[in-house]
Amino acid sequence: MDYPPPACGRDGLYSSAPAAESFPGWLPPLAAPGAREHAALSHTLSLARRTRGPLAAEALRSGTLLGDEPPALGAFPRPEERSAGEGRERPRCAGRGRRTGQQGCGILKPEPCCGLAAVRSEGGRRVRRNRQEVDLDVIHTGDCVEVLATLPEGCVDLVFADPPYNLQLRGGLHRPDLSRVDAVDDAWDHFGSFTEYDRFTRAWLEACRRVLSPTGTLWVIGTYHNIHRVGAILQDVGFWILNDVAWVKANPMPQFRGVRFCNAHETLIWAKRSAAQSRYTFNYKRLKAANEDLQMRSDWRIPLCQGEERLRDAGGKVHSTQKPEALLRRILAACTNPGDVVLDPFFGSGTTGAVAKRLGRRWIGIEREPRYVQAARQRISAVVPAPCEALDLPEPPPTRVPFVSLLELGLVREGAQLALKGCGATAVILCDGTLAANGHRGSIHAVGARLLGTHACNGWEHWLYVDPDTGRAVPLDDLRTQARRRLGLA
Amino acid sequence: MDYPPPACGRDGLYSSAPAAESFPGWLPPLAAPGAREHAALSHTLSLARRTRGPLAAEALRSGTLLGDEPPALGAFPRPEERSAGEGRERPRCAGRGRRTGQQGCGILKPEPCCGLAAVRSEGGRRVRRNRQEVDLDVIHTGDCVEVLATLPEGCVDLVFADPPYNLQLRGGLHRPDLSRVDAVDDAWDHFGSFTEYDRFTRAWLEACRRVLSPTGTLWVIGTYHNIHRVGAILQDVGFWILNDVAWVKANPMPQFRGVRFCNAHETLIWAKRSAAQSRYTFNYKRLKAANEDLQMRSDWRIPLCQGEERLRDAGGKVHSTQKPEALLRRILAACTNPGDVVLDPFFGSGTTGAVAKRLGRRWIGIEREPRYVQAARQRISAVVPAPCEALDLPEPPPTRVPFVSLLELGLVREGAQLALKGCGATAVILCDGTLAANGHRGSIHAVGARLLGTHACNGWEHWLYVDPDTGRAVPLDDLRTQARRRLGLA
DNA sequence: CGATTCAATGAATCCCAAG
DNA sequence: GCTTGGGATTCATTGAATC
Repeated sequence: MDYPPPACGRDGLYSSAPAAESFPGWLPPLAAPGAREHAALSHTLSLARRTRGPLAAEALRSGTLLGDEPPALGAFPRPEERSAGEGRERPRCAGRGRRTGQQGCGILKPEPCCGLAAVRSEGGRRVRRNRQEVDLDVIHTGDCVEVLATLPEGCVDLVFADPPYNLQLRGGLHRPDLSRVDAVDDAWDHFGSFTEYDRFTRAWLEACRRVLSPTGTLWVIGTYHNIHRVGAILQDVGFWILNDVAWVKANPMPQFRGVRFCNAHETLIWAKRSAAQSRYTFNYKRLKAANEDLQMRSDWRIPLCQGEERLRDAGGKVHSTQKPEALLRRILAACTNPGDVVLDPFFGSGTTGAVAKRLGRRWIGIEREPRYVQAARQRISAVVPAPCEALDLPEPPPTRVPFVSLLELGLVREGAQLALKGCGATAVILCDGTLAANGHRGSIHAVGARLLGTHACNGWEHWLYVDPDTGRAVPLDDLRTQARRRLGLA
Repeated sequence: MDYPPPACGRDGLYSSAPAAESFPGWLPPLAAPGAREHAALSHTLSLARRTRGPLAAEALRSGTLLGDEPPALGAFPRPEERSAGEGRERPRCAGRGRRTGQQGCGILKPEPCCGLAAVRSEGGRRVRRNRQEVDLDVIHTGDCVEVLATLPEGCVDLVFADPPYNLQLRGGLHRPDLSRVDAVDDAWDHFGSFTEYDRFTRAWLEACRRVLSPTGTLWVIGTYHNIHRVGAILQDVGFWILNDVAWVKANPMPQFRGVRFCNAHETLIWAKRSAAQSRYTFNYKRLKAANEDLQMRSDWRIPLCQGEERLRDAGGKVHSTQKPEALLRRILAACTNPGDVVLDPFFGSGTTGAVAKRLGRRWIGIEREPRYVQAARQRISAVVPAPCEALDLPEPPPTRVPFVSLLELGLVREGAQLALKGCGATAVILCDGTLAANGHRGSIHAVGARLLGTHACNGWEHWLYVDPDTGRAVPLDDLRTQARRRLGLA
């Protein structure tokens, strides 16, 4: 069976994306606004531009870009089923737009000074996204499916959803010391049947899928009570699971009756809109750097939400299932960049909004219960955004340097030799920037792979340039670094 | 919404089961076979008896005992939907049967001497279970749904299933050093669509459900590729999830492309046949004792199957997804007792059989691929069963002592006082074994609860007996221990 | 003021035999 | 098949109370 080509992603959207300037239809940035009063305006414009160039926006409006329909229910997407538009997706100008908005960053300290920070404090501001107005940093009171229907397609970079778990608890529970467990018995967690829960689940998942941007992804959290139904339906409506994550609770509530294992974890699912979606935001390198230089695993040990962080009202919990901010922090750090828009269709106590505001992300919350909406508004208004310079602003990817540039810059000479690290094989540099060796001819990568007998080879890392004058061997990658510098790309 | 009454469980089936002699239809054990040559015979008979008394066996055969149909798809089981038979389930004679078979245990060391050990070495032996012959300690070559149809209802105490994950891998994967990852690309893991996988899943789950004994449970392992489909269907066909478990891999394969989180865990689901199933085997106390006296949690850190344990053939893996024995060991230790029958419908390399044999459990394997069957047979034949005395034989529960026995034995005197721990309230012991305090009268539990103002109270733990002669206060529980000893129940 | 003890609590599908 | 009632069952963390 064939499947669509593998998805890709690197830090931000950058490292694997071509230079923003390099594709048609992209608008050059405005002149950088140096003063604070311009920040909001420039940010608005940059957000509008972020979405994609005019061509892409047109495609989006006409439905081809986000038009990758879910596969026929139950059928895996095959290559021929990939939408015409999906493969033509272009990298967004998001980064460029952001950089434009951040030109003044750090100048007017200690006040928040960059475009992001300035706008961040303006909850409820209307911003253009996908040629339609979108309210950001607001909570909509209402049913999430209905509210989502009012939002334009593709206006959201990340969805985090903490839907009702459908716990189906029976009777009260007491601890061995006879104290009563304050259980989840909220009306919003009651469903009449699996079918009813499934219908509800499908509705909000489809609604979320529609508003996700081309590079957006979805997170859902749940327990065994509901997560399998959510996961299966999510696959059915076309989402493609990227990972599941086990939130391992540092301090779970024990099992009081000795009849099961202590329920010490919850499950998160991370998914992209479709198998064919080729790009999504994932800050791999940043996560790794923040994790003792080990890549982030799928098991996250994080404590429950307790203490100061827990919203309380007359001593009681404001919300029975408030999630720890640490969980949202990791998700937003992993899958969004500053300025990205995060939507939470089950906003509850507003953890998503609080973390988004602190991390310089924009947010949209949807919540049915007015008492939660009020508590969340109050909570978020008290959040102090991280200073601009503390945000992990995405950096532009190192621009690609074609090997022929090394010839053009005189860093290597045609006719000179390259030696393969380790194996000692050599090749000759031809004047068009290709190599010749053993009758093979091609790029530094193709010839390297051929000589190594592997399916692929990063030529920059495997070849040594043998200087014809000195005879010294220099890694090709070092010469590329020199080339970058001289081309003003470093 | 109403739900069926809560399920229950304690260590083995014993600690909460009445003495085997106490319920009707039970056959007395044979005279204990003191010599080894009798062991196999007695074990055979005891296994037949284990299943349940004749009455229960009759109910089973006529379909009432295991007849709890799955709920109408999508509807939660309600009390009125409980099958007539479910509530009438009787405790099995299993324990007594086992103990019968173990009479000689420990006498003829160093040879395996008890019935279990003797029979354990006889793979393929036919044993009566539910009035039908069942081959134990054998591998059936064939499709699991077809083979399961040939087994009698309720003949299995535990199912462990490691079904195909439907990985849907695309193209080969190479490590950063260009070496190729030996991925799962077996034909048995290929399905054409989710629908096809779902159909397959429903078929084997229903077949497994039929052969599970009244106290049996099911374990399934999977990853995000398949586990949600399995979990949802499992709920649809009537299983009731008891826990999910995250197998956190100590040494997972890294994520080579930097595009996702390192996939460092797999998910296990533990379920009983129905919400109404009231009893299942769970060795809570043993697990806790083996876990630094902390109750076992739902996250298990266990290394991958590597090194000596990994079956290899001409250097290559015999099976692409061989599971670590540690995983099976924990599952079997948790949810079975020695002599119980474990079935694995996707036997593969036979990890389940190997661990079952080592731990003194009986096993049935089903596997389609002859090459796996052969490898598993060879592997299991080399397994040395744990000596009988190393097995965690279930102990009978402490027999209940009525409070009035303390009066009868003279350990307390009528008219004497009891004092409630902590609160200082007192009660007088009446001659019928009830208490009187503050106008209340009732059992030590009822009066304790009333005085404490709680919904329940374990009188044995909350009352102190004030010796009318010495004035000393003694915990009632200590007197119960004395009573047990003097009644020969300790 | 610091150390120690005690009490509270968190998404929980949380008992089971006798009569 | 229902009710009754005996009696078994918890860990990490936080924050207040006490020493």
